[in-house]
Amino acid sequence: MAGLSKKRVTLADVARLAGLSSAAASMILTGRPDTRLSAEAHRRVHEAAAQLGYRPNLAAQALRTDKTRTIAFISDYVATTRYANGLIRGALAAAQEAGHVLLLLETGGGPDREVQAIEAALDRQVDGIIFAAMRAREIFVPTLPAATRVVMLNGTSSRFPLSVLPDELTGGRTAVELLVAAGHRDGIALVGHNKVAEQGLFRSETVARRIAGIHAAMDEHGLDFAVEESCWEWEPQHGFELTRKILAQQPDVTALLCLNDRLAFGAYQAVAEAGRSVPGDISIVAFDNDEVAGYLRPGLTTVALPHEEMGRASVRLLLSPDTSGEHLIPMPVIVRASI
Amino acid sequence: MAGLSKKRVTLADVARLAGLSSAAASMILTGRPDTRLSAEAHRRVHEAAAQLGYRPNLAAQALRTDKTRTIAFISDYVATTRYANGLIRGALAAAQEAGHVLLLLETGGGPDREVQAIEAALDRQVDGIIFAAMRAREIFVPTLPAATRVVMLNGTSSRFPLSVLPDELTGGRTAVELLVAAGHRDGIALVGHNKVAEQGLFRSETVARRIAGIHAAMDEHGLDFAVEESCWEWEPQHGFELTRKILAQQPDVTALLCLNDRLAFGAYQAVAEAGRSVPGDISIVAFDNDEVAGYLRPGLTTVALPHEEMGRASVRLLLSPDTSGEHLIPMPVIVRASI
DNA sequence: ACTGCCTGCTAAATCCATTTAGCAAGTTCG
DNA sequence: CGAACTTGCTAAATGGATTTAGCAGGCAGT
Repeated sequence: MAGLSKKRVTLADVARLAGLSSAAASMILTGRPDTRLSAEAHRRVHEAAAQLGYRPNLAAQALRTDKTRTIAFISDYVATTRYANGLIRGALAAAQEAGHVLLLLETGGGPDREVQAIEAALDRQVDGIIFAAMRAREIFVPTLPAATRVVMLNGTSSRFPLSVLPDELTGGRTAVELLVAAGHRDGIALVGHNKVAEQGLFRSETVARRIAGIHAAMDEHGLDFAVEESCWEWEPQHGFELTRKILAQQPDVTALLCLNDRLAFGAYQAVAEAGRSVPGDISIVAFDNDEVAGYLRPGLTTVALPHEEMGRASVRLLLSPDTSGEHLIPMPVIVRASI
Repeated sequence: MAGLSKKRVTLADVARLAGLSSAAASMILTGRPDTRLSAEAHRRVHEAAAQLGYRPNLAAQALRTDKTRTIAFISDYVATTRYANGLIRGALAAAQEAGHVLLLLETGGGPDREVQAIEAALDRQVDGIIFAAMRAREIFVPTLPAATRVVMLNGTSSRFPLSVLPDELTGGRTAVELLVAAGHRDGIALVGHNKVAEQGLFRSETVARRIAGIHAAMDEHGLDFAVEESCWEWEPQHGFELTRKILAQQPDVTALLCLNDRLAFGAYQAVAEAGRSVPGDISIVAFDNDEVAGYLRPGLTTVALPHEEMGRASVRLLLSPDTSGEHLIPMPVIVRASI
């Protein structure tokens, strides 16, 4: 319709059509407040821009202003953990709402690739960087321009005080409360962690808080676990083995508190194998709200990791003026049928 | 160590330190072939660049050359389907290998957001666009600059002949071959699709091919399904119901060919409920290699969707000089223990 | 009539890398 | 010796938007 020529429409074109200088056009289109340009000029420029379908050249804009409306999302693993998924989706949605865009980078956890990713991001003059850690740890960051905004997502860093984390402490409590509310008191087994075996040894900051929350709630109710079984990996297979052992050795166990859904998945299999039923004989609660949690029969009641909310929060935080603070996102309970 | 000043190092700085013009520095650093600059000049420029830690300003570069080493990955849904995960990971890896970076955009399937996403990508002068469709369909694309490279990932479009798809036809065959090789002939049930009920109605191009492959292989062996049960959604719950029905009505069924892993997941539960065992009484094969496939006991043998490979291929294709063609990625068999 | 102050706008500098046109010195050839 | 190249390099234009400095005209005040 409008400009049939193949060339890009530039600000100069708009200005020409409006009969003004490009300086005027720029000021008007960027909506500067203190300008002294006439209402008539505003009208003409906007009209010309619309007519030509003008879209500013972001490269030129970035060159001049150092702003790109682009946020780098640097994670150590994307698909390895299903966790990243929700984080990304939330971040994507929030970015879109704010008229920004997400540059996705993956480091695989290696410090060299971390440096590469950061440099790639900085080269593109991103407005900020979100570091999404699948396991909380210190990340090595080469000297960043002091102005670069950084948010730690699902992890913390002494260098960057702005972070978004799940509220695991409360989440841990919640799981216990669920069981207690259902009448469980002495027959609760903890699957995945053992206070003694793992003393002082935490796989990650967030899991540490989850466990702390669990113990705090147990203490408050004056309860102790009937058993605590630990393992290093939290996959279905381990949940299966641990639960089999628990059921064999402690026949009076009536509830399993599994530290994640995949352990619970294995637990279901072991409970079925032992000829017992969920939740008739054994109640199960877990954490994360993994995809599998909904597939199990009966559905697994679980304390969810609010990935999507966390992703959203990280972008919003990045774009906010805040400069420090640990933002805890509540972990919602997904009630199904396993208690 | 080097430049302690807070300002960015520019090409001019490098040139100055090397005692040459920035034109010379540019030619040398971009590795132009036909230049007549001396070996000594090359040495000095490289040395200066290294010493200052020079990194070209990509915004300036983009402005001049219209290349950003950035690829837009536009998908309709990211996290809704677990499929996107592998696609993204593969694309990310391939992009990284090629020194490119991925701009992630999501449209949620709406044409308006599709336009928005494309414009956001074009504004950033991406070198190309990958459209990842979770279900194959025509996408609406506003006029793109003719030069923009586009690859369709997991979908096709009449407008863009360059596409990457799983080789579902062969994949479908493979699943049948697996069962036949294990001695199954007459007791095979197809779970998820019914030739008659869904005649001409295909949920997506790729699934259509999967089914075509299955029927082709059955025909070749002169076999027919004992039953075909269909349903519109392929979730565990449906697999459970369909399988329960099949086992009740056709006691001589010895093998289930499930159109995806989640159906198979439900099938396992129904088989267990019926007091039969996998693979002792019933063999099961499925498709996709979903995460759950490995969690099941016994492990589910499945014909995998090569998501990661597809993601890689899409980026490589985008950066290749090819201009058209449907690239089929083989679907590998993941042999576990369900046959 | 002259200084001073708005008002409404523009020229030109700037951000930084790339690329074209072309200069100066040296070499080759007739 | 002069014309014709070659070699090794540089000045300046370019891409497109933003921003600073400042111009011209109108008006008020004295």
